[in-house]
Amino acid sequence: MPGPYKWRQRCRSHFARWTAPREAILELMSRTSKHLSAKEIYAALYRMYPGIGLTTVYRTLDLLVQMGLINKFSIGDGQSRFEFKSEEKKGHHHHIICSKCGNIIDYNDFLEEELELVNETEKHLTKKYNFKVLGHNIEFYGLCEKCR
Amino acid sequence: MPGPYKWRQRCRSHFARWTAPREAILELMSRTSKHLSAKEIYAALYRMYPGIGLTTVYRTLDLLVQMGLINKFSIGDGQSRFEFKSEEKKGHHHHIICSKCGNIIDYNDFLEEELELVNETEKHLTKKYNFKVLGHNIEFYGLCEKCR
DNA sequence: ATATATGCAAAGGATTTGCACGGTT
DNA sequence: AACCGTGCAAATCCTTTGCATATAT
Repeated sequence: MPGPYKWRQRCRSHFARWTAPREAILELMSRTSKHLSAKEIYAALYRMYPGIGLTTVYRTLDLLVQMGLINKFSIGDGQSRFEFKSEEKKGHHHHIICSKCGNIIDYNDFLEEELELVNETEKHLTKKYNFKVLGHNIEFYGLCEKCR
Repeated sequence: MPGPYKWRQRCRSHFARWTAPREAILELMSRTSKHLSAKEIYAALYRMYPGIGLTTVYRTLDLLVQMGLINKFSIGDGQSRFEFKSEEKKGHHHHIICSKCGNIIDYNDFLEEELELVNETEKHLTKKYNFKVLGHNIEFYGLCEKCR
């Protein structure tokens, strides 16, 4: 169990109170590598913790996004998805999304080459449009092994 | 007015009927370079054509997306956005999105370099994950000139 | 004439908000 | 005890669907 206390500590100091729902949500998010929607998180927790409310899931996720502990993103179906940013499992990475089944694969190959391109582009765009670039997002979509 | 009949013809042969709402929606979309939401399109048309319904806007946009005449995408606020794919104004391009005001800039610089990277990555991902890549999406986000 | 397209109203989902209650500190 | 966090219900927002009517062909 490599260093889970880092983010636990960050949470304890960031939140005014440490509660059971927050513990449960963080525990789930930090253990899974899936890209879950709020409803999926709610459903997963409901088994272990029937008292939990969907509202709390949304509110906690919001806080975690603000803290930078999780990413919020969309794959085009009408709901937001969330992924934990653990240092070990995935640092900077991108997604390959199956247009048919919605499955998402994380990849972090080609990061050096990509970084070069991204930096060049960023520099250029900054100069041309006077835009302060803060981040980027690259995704591939198509058909996964099962769906092709 | 360079070649607007190309897509007009495509529409006339693709649609069973050519109607006033469709004319209006296509006219608007083909003339603007903005990235409009369904509601924005509806609002813009409502002035000239008060009888129009939001439902028709949604349905027509759906058809145009299927035909490949417009792109549907999201910038993270809760609504879909649409842009016309005109050959002249923009071919393949990407977006720079202001996180504060939501403004979107199209750019198509660095496409050659990008294409190289994309092709390499695609090849690699196909081999590694047996994923059939059909497309990609690259976006930068940050603060625009006004908001920075 | 006929079948498609429209607009309205209602339904459906995802997400947010108001509020009284419960639990951490 | 104080007050933050919770869960419920209701409200909001975007989008889709059902259906009777209008209209392009």
